[in-house]
Amino acid sequence: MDTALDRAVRVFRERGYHATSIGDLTAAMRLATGSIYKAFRDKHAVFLAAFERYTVLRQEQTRNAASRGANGRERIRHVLLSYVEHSQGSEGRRGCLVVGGAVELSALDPVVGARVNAQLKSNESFIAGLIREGQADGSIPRHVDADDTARLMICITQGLRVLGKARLPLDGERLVGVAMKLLA
Amino acid sequence: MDTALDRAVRVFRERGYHATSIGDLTAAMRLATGSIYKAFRDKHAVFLAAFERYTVLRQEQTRNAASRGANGRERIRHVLLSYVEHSQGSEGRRGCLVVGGAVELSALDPVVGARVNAQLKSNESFIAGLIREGQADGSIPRHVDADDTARLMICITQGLRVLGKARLPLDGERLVGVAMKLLA
DNA sequence: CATAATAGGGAATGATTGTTCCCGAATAAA
DNA sequence: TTTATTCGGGAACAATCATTCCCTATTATG
Repeated sequence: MDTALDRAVRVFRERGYHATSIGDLTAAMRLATGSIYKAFRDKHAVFLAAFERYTVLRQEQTRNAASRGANGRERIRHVLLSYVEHSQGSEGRRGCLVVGGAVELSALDPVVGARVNAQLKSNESFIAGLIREGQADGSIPRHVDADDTARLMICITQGLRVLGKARLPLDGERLVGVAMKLLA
Repeated sequence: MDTALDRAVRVFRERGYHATSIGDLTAAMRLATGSIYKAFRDKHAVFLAAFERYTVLRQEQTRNAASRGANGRERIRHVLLSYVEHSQGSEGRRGCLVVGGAVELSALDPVVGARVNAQLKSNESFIAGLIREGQADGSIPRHVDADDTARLMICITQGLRVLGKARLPLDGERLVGVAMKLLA
């Protein structure tokens, strides 16, 4: 089932919610129409499950990236680099369910809206935590406002996914190099 | 006709492309089905026209915002502030056709993809130009890389629109205050 | 004044959508 | 072995979609 859900994630990332038909889902998930409706109430429920699975996976990847840094500052650097990596090339063109959900559904779908909002806030507080860690270990100056800077960094990460979808080439080292000024 | 197109812009911004039916367009544009198809080849053409009108209008607003600054640095500050303003509240929830087009269509629709890409590049080079103006008038240090910084600022602006759609409250003064560090 | 041309409105159409229903095979229970 | 039960598959369904067609005013033309 998780493997079928992974395939659903892929289709929703590529095509978005509305452009993905049940036919697309049956083809991608290798399940017949009836089987999908036996496992999920409707298309919306499939998306919600795919969304949840996607965010779990992404959170794991982001935390892994953070763990590669020796101090708070370096952890943030690796998180940002990881975001650029995932926003680039074919992976980037595949898109992100969080920004997809935000842009396509958030306004008219309160359920998805709430999940998107929660996910963004979770990411934001994770970064704010890393900033505070950096201030504790001395790698980030005390005068940096953790909350405001974290929110701006979330802007950057979500913006990266938009640029990635639009096929703008992204140079990780250079972009992150500039972004790290926010921790000065 | 421009007034009808303005109304189409509004619907596409709120609902996105796929979730907007011809019925939605007839209601919003105050035109019957036949009249729409007499003015445009198909729904895709309506979107393209709305997209073009939207970008023209937005570019104007952005340039107006820039003109309120006395030097390069201040012009960028006003541009960013204007972006936060437009990404906030009900206007922000209405969304942006550029990020909408990028996220919903860019991958599978080469025509929209090209226009989105062009628009992003245009915005980017506008900001890069402002940075160079700032370096010429002394308000921005020479060591700032105009292209890399401009690209990161485009990330921020597009990210702001995503957060705005997701109803994250945005404090203009604080966010832009942090972002201005990129020009240090 | 009569007539051609145009523009807008809306019903009809065919394709596609999401969803339901029912069938057949495989497994578990008796 | 026979009988329930579960599970996946796909045809059938109603609704909705984008699009076309035709009709009716209104304006321009002769």
